[in-house]
Amino acid sequence: MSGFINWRNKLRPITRLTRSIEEHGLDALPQMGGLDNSARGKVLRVAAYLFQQKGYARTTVRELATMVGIQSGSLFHHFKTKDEILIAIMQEAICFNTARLEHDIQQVTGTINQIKALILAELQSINGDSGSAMAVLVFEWDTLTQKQQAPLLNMRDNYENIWLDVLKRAQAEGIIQHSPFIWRRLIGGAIAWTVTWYNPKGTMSLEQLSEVLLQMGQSH
Amino acid sequence: MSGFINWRNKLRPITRLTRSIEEHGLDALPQMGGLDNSARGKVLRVAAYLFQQKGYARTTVRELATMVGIQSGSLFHHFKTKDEILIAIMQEAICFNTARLEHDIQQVTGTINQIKALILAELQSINGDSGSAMAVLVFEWDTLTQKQQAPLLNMRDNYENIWLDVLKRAQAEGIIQHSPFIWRRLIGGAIAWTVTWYNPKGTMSLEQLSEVLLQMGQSH
DNA sequence: AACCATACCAAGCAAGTGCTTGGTTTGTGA
DNA sequence: TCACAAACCAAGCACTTGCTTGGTATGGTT
Repeated sequence: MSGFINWRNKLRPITRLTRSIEEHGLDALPQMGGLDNSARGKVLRVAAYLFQQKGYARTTVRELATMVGIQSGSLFHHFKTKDEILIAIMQEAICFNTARLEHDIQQVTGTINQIKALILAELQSINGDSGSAMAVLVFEWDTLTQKQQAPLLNMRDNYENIWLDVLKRAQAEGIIQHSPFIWRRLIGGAIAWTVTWYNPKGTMSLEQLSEVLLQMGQSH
Repeated sequence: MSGFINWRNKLRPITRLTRSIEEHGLDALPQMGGLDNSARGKVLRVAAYLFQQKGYARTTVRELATMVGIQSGSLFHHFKTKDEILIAIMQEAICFNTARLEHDIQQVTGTINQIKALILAELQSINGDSGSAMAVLVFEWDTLTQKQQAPLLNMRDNYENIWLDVLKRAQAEGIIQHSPFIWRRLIGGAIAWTVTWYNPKGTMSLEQLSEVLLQMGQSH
């Protein structure tokens, strides 16, 4: 069962996180566009980190506040509820990575090159700086109610349409064999799953990985 | 970002689950080997269902007990802790699906056919009767402590070795191009991800899907 | 200097959590 | 028929949860 792949062999913190963000080092936290060093940005970055490491439900507002360096009650000056923090992280993740996708695809010409650019961009979203926010977006999606999901779904369609436009062209040109919809789901799954096993510090680069994925996706 | 694929458009229960297992219908619950109609089996099947739908942390023992049809305290006559229920589900999922994999692979000859059998078996594990238990195994893995994970990891290696034996042979025969390890991770990710989008009642069968995946994996 | 909105703290409330406890029912074998 | 263990109930304990409340610094503007 592919489930077995999802054994993220990261250490689960056994004791409570009581150190501040400074002691952890800011580098370990996601660096995205809207997340500056304001109180709000700081909270979101720490929250993305914690929500990924421990899950949303198991992360307490006290823990989050401690790591930011404020009192738990002070969080609710910046955000109305805990849910709102989660939603804000997801919004940032979508916006940031949609922008990246749009930018990267305009840097190259030719359908195949564009597909490769899309694959690489998505690999970087998931395994790079915005990785923890992306993981939160993916793995905590069901935490939101339908009403909360709705606006994010619109942004998602936006993102997916960038993919589908290129893939429809690829199919017309005979580059890919199957339906763009199915193709996207399968390759997207393979990409998303890298978060459970890929080691950015290992010998294989994301460029190499994107090359393998590209070959898998091509017609034959 | 592939994250977007993981939008499981399943309804999240808004009100608490207060109906019993009978009203829900047993068919909606996973049917695996060790899960008979004993109290223990009943608890595990309902728990697998709830843990998948709402997540482990957001499922309360009261809710679980109500749906089984007993008092919350009575759960702890059968299981020492809530964790123990989760672990039992995961064990059942691994055992059941390892057995299925071993069985299915012996029914066919030839490396390619065996790969296809492996792919199909894993698709069925995830999208069939044992689907919710598999989803729990995958998505709640980080809930366990390292000590709790250890015995399950052994069973996992068992399972993965069945895959790798075939894939090594496939590489020697030139059927697959890349390292069996990487191949397995990518294809396994694509398979695992189907849980987020594949509709068993739709027009595409799992056999058809396994055919697409097989073609993606083959050398060219 | 006076003002004021923003940011924060210290304390705690109401609701819910996993789990325990002491006692009652139920099924089974002698 | 009676003993006994397994299965279950009713109640609640100890603790944690998200969030609120009333008050205090802080930093910029006039």
